[in-house]
Amino acid sequence: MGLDDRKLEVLKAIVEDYVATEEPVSSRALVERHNLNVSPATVRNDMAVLEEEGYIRQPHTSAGRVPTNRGYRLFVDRLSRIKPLSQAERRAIERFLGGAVDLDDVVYRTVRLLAQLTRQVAVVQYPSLTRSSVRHLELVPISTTRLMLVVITDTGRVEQRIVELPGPTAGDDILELRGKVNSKLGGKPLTEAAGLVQSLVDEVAPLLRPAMASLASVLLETLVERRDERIALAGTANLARGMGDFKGTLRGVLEALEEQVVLLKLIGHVDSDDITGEPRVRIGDENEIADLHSTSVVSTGYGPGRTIVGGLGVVGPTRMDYPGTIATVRAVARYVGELLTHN
Amino acid sequence: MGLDDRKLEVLKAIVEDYVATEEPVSSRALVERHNLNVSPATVRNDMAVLEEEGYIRQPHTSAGRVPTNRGYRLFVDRLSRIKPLSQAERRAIERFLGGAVDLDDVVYRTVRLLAQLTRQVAVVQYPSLTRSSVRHLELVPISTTRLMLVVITDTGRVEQRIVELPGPTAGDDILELRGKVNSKLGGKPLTEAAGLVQSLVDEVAPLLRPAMASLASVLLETLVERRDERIALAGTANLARGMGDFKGTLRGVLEALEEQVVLLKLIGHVDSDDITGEPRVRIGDENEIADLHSTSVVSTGYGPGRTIVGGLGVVGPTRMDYPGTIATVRAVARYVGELLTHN
DNA sequence: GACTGGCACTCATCGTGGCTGAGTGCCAGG
DNA sequence: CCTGGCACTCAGCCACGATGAGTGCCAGTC
Repeated sequence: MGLDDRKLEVLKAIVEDYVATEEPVSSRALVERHNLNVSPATVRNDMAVLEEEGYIRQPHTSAGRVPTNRGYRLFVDRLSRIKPLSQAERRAIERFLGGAVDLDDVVYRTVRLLAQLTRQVAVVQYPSLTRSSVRHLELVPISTTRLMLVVITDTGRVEQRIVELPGPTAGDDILELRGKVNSKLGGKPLTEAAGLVQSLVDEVAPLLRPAMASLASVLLETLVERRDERIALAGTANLARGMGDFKGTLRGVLEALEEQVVLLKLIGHVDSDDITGEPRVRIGDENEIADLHSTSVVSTGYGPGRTIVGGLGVVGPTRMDYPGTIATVRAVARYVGELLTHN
Repeated sequence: MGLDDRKLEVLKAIVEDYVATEEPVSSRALVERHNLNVSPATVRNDMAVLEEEGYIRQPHTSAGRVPTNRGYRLFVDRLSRIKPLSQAERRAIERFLGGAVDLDDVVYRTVRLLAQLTRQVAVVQYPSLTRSSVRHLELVPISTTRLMLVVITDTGRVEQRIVELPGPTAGDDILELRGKVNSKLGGKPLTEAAGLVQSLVDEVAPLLRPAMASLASVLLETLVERRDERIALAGTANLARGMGDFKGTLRGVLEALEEQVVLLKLIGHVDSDDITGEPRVRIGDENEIADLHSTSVVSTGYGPGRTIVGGLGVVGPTRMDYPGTIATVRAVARYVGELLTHN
């Protein structure tokens, strides 16, 4: 039960070595690479205790030790410090993300960058509509009975929908509708705006009500619908590298990563329990998705200022460089947040 | 040299059986499954000739035969007919794609559908900006010195950019700019519109020229830039299934599939040599991308009417069901084209 | 009491050798 | 030109033993 300092030191060394070499680590290798100032035999005794407590295990007799999920957990919680990125790395992030021209580009660059820096699979959720507010609504006539509704949010996101009008409607009338919806909904958070849509119909001239009703129903759908919570993915090629061991699992992991819903559950930061602002780490089966039980997930929320409009993170083998990955995820999320603020 | 009918028949049978069983096919298995009315020995003689000509090969002595790329090529060109989809399949396509609410959704659904129907990796290029024309331009003030430019094309695509104005500009002036650009560029193909941007500056009141100049430069960039040729991908999990043989290659294939540029080269239908309207099939190393030499690509262009605004297709092992895949790709492309026409 | 050297033990890995069966190539005969 | 028969090749499988990495335990030392 009592894990003295040296035993913790041993666990830490095991995790670090295993992550680096991808091979079970032996007592001798440990004392050689880390200066523990004790003999292999002593380390073996410590290992026996650690194994008893469930922090490490042997793949088979006469093999070295490998950390268990529980071991990684202890390592992440108490044995490692997040190592801040070097100045050079920070600059690289800024340079790469700074060149983005629009929101899609920001997301695309972010996900590529994350995948490259962590050498794992990166996942980025597009800024959620529901967290942001309406900047502007635009109505574009397509024909006399159809128009295109464009919703622009303050995170720079744009949604468009076709509206079928009940009858021919003049340009002036459309201008009137346009003014009305903008004055009523402009600047409002989407959730609030959705509530106001209902009242729009009663506030226009009777003749315009049928048209406004059609518009309102499409508008409501656009504001409320969560389907548009899109996800960007990159770095799946890294799976083929890292997961050399569980060949069988690869298929399942790829499948899980293709399901938007699954990914949203994974990195969509809807939770309020991460008030710390630090990335959240889920190791192996701490994760809810069965297909990803052989992986770990490091994720965090991002957004302008203190608000959170989306999530991002990486998925990799449980055997990953946690301190490095956490640092990278955190840094990237912060920088994306800044980008969204200034835009 | 002379490949009589039966030899072709044998090749056809070999391809079909190999695709179905994923195992080298033997002379005996052939005569059992197809009623060739000859003995295995005869088939063996034919096989020897086919091998000499390079259409099939033996993985090793005392194994059955496997088609070579050249064999697949002959099969695709002369031995197979594209089998039309069943009515039920057609309806399934319509039902699934018909539910799309906007352009992003069309692309997303298409790529998922293709992956599912062919059980391979599906690739869909977003409708290219450069092939379509301007439906409407919208200017949305953000502050007195910034506005958001929104370009809406007739394929339903929307691009937005931030424009920094040289100085504070009144709302009326912005309306004027808006009217000007729309009357000048509305309805024009993007390529043509780009040419007209230059002249815009001279056609507004002198006071507005600096503002129009800023707007024009961003507009030009938006119209010309090809960066926005985006790609959607789905079904990578199918790779893990199909490529059981070349485990090593998987990594490379995944990497290639992550490079937008590579994918564009692959399925971007800029070529004019496919006037036939039929899907194009590239088998193994007929393909330019080295990482994909162990795969085949079936691709085609799509668009409203006869015009082509993008490409779509699938990537799979050379050992694939060509007739079925070609039929599916063709049918999906046609239906997407129809969707774009009516929208 | 904590650490260490030594030793016996376990077991994955690797190479060898023999066996089996699938599938072919070839030849002689119809 | 086709067919039955036969010899030949070779991947796949299994059993076997040798090797060596790594451990667990114990008796001895500081």
